[in-house]
Amino acid sequence: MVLFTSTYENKLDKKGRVSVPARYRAVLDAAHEPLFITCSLKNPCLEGMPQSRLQRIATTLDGMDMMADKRALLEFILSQAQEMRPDSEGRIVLDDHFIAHANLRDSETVQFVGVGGMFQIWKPSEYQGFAKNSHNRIKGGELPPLRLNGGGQANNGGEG
Amino acid sequence: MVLFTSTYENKLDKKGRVSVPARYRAVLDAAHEPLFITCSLKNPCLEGMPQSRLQRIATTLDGMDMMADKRALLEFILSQAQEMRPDSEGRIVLDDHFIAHANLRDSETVQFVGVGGMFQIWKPSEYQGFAKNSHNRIKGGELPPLRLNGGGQANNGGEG
DNA sequence: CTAGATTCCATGCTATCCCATGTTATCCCA
DNA sequence: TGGGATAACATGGGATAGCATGGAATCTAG
Repeated sequence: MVLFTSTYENKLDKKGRVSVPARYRAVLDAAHEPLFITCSLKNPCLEGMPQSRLQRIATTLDGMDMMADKRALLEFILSQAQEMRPDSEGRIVLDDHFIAHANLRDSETVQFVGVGGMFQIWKPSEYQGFAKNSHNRIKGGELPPLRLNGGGQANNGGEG
Repeated sequence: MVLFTSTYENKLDKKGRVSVPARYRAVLDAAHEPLFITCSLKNPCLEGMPQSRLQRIATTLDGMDMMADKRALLEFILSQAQEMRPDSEGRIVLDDHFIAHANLRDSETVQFVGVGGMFQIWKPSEYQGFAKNSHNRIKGGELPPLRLNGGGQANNGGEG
């Protein structure tokens, strides 16, 4: 199972190259999973994920009604994804489309953020604002109900 | 398993030749799958897919009621399909029929769009509008429920 | 013999690979 | 526990091979 955590800030050179954090590469290697990058649908950032995650979208698409209008939406997601094969130094190249989506045009560095099954790539300054906002909402008690899936053992009956 | 992603815009020369993106060829080669092109039922574009996908359509057809109206749709797909054998440079030739279906008559380039189990071939200007529409619908919250909980990994076995 | 189609060859561009280097984190031993 | 040795990582730049493309040569059909 794939699990990305922690954050890393790496340089983006003028060729559009950036080193994928070694930990993330190790996670993918251990799972024998190729890396794909896509544009986030929610935020001005990119998302890195193992192939199996995209494969699942493709499988969903495969099972849908061939005439369904919603097919186009899933197809759009897949069309934005690119397989990234890190070079021998562990770097990937972000093309103009990705650079534009994450506002990385004139950013010296990029912020990697591990969020479990995938990781995000942000413009550092924008991520700071995003993270601060999230933190404030948590402190403000603005919490929706949260429940974890699976697992199922050792649970302290806790609060609701 | 076959997974086409990303987009590529390649030139269409006056002989009707166009380079199939190297990545797409690599995907097909890895799966030892011949490439077929057919007309899309839903959109003014072409669809490229591995032979096995057409085989599935044929099998589905075999399992359908002989009198079902839907048969005509699948039969159309099969009747329009042509096996494409890229030349030594990786190019295929689109005949007049395909050119007409995708409105590529006086288009300098064609747009390849990977959508999972197959890829599409569009007139670039038309695809831009189509993609923009999909993007807007997604931003409007029209995404089908995409829950990635479920099963284990969809890993492709090794190869020989 | 001619027209169309297919195969083959040549070329510029660009993405990829490879080597070099500074820096940081890790390990080992005192 | 601290400091130095060592390996891992991130980064920069130059070399190279792959890719997309254009055009010529060869083949086939009528």
